[in-house]
Amino acid sequence: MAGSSKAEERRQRRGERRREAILLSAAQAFAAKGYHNATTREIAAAADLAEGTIFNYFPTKHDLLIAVFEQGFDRLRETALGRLSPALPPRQALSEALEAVLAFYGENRLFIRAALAETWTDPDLLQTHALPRLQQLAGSLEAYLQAQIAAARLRPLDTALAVRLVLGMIAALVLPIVRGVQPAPDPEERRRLAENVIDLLLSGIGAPT
Amino acid sequence: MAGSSKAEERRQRRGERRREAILLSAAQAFAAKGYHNATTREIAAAADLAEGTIFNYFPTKHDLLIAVFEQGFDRLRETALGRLSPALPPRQALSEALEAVLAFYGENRLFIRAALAETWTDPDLLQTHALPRLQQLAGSLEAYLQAQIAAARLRPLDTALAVRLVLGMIAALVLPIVRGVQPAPDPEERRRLAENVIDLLLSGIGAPT
Amino acid sequence: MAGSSKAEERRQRRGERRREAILLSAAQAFAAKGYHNATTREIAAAADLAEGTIFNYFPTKHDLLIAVFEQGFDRLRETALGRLSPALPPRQALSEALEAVLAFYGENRLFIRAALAETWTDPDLLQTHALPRLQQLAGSLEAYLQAQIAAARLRPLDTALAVRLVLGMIAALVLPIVRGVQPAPDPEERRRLAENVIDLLLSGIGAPT
Amino acid sequence: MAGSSKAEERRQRRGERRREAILLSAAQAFAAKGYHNATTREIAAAADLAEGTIFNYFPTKHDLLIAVFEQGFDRLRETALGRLSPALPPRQALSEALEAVLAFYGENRLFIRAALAETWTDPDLLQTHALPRLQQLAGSLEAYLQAQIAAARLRPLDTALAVRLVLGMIAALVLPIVRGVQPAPDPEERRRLAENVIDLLLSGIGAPT
DNA sequence: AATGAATGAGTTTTCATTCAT
DNA sequence: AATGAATGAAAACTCATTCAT
Repeated sequence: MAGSSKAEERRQRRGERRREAILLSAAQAFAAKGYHNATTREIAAAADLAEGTIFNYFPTKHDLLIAVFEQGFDRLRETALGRLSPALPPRQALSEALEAVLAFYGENRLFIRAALAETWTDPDLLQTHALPRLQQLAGSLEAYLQAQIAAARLRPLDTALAVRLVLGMIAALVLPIVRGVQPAPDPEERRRLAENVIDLLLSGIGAPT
Repeated sequence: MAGSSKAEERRQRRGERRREAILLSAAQAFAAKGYHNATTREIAAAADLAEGTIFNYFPTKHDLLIAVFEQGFDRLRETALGRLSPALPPRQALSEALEAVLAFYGENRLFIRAALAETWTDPDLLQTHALPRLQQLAGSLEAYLQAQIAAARLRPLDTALAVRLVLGMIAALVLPIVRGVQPAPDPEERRRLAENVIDLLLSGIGAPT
Repeated sequence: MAGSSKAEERRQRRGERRREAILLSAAQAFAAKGYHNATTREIAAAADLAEGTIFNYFPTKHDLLIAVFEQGFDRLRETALGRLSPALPPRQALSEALEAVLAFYGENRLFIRAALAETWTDPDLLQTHALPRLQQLAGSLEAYLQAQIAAARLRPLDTALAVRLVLGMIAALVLPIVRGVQPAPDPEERRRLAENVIDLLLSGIGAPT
Repeated sequence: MAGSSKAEERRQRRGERRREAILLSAAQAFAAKGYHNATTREIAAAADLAEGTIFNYFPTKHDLLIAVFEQGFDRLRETALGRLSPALPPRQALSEALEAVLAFYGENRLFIRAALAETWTDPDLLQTHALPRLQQLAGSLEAYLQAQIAAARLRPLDTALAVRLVLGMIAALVLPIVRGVQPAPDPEERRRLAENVIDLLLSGIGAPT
């Protein structure tokens, strides 16, 4: 064991690197042309590998999709929830978290777009991979809202519904960027956007009575 | 020519009916398995027609997709905008419109889902068919908001941003239903849901100062 | 019988006219795009008829081809052989016949081209329709040559071979025109061409000893 | 890279052999049934390969046709022009060249026939592949004639026209063989045929004055 | 006799996956 | 472990022909 450990390690690291390279090529290809129109040949070529090699790392093209999806979503979650510190006033915490999410999407457009597209049509991806992760995210956000309500920093409300609406608002901001319909905002604009959105969310659009 | 009008008419009506049948079968197939996984053979079989017959009505499979999309979206627009009467107080008007939209989605799940799915990957569908329609919808909604602000029934705000957020909120309510993750709400529930959402939208989630 | 004869005749004449119209459209379509790429739909449209009507006149598309072929070839034979009067000196008779053939091909390019193209691939067309007609033509030409040899107006030679070479020479003149590679010559040019060719044929290209 | 040269080479050779096998199967199929009636499935089966494999070597069926054509024509040109040595007296040189061409056609019937057939209907094949090659051939032949005229071994004449007639005569000899209407002549017959034809060409069919 | 919608067999081409080297 | 040629199932689309009207 110890004898071959160094070569073993090196080989393993190389394997990791290849896996990452394949994943990246796949995400780019999926994002650029959709899962169905992206061919394994292209992905292999982009990763500078032979076509067959891919299947040493991922048993099927669909597994490749799932791996792309998981990587993308997990990165998102870390980004978003990491910023939602309960100590800060909600306006500030939410605003910062939203800003981070906007930045994240700008950078990971490709992953996200590829993952979302397939979630629409692939029931397995939806049920097994997307929904559980989405519910976990929603759960964390709801817990945050409840804590803030308990601390009287938000008014009492249907937190489950509020979480959904917040997620919808985020989607409305982010999808045009992901889809390439709008350019990603620069940092300055991002901050302004986040603050305005959180203001509307906290105060509503109605006239003060 | 005018002489054969009765037989002509009958034939034309039969053509219309067939077209509708094909459109419905296609929407079902697209919704169930996605555009790419739905085969023209299945669609034809579901419409109880020979494979080639479809192509007498729609020159390509893609044209079928576009037709499904247009039908779905155009129905939606009529439903949504028809209810947004500027005379009513915003709370009531918005609430009713939202309710109508919710009802609509419950009924037209298939078309909507099929249409949305492909919009993710098909650039032509997005640019040529989806975006113009979406912008028109957004424009109508923004005009409504501006009118209400002018009438001091809503507070002054960035209407473009507000429209986007509202659309996002609607999406968040509606997508789980369209995607089959949540059951369509019954009328009672629909009304409650719409009122709560509009309340959050108008008053915000923040604590009253 | 006599009672319906007038209407009968009229109907028959209309039938003839239709048949001709279909034949013409077919020849044009075959010539323009080849037999396989020409569709019955196009042919029908060009003849201003419904698709099905064609099949009341010609049982299959292939029969249409054969009819086009026969018409074209038979016209050619009349043209060519009509001019080959044995009384004239060969130089003049051959020259006039060749001139007539050139004129004929210029005018009937479409028919000819369509017919020739299919003869290459369709064994039935070749065996049943093309070869017999070609042999008949060759036979007439050979008889002419033999008569002229007997009259000592041509030198004794292998008439079968000579016929073949003459036909080949004609083909070499005519095919580029038929195929659209060269423009059809005007009458003046036609006469000059015919005379030159016949001169070469009669005197050979070799230097006089 | 250079290290794997042996396996690499072997693979490459196998690739070459397969390409040839496919080309041969295709020529046979095209010759037997015409381009349109020959299916890629048949061609693959005849080459003992799976249907898809063909497309690893030729991107489309049409490319296969072009390859068949080029191979056929290029072989022909080498054969024909190689024999036309200007030093020999024309009677002998032309006779030998014609004999070689006749032999060639007997052996390469399939390729030639397949190539010619499509030239009738495929404008691209005609313009891009057939005409340039044909003109090159005609050019070489015309240069030969002019040289012989300058040397007073042929009488002064319209060389362009003569070339066309010669090519037509060759075609008349060769096509029946290619098309399978006549059997290929044996060597003895071939020589006799060539000599007779060249005799007629040089001396003409007219009676000596 | 004319119509034209319906038919469905048949075609080329793609591409995930396998496997001998 | 990497390669890439071979595989063959499947898919969209065409079009001669039929037949109810």
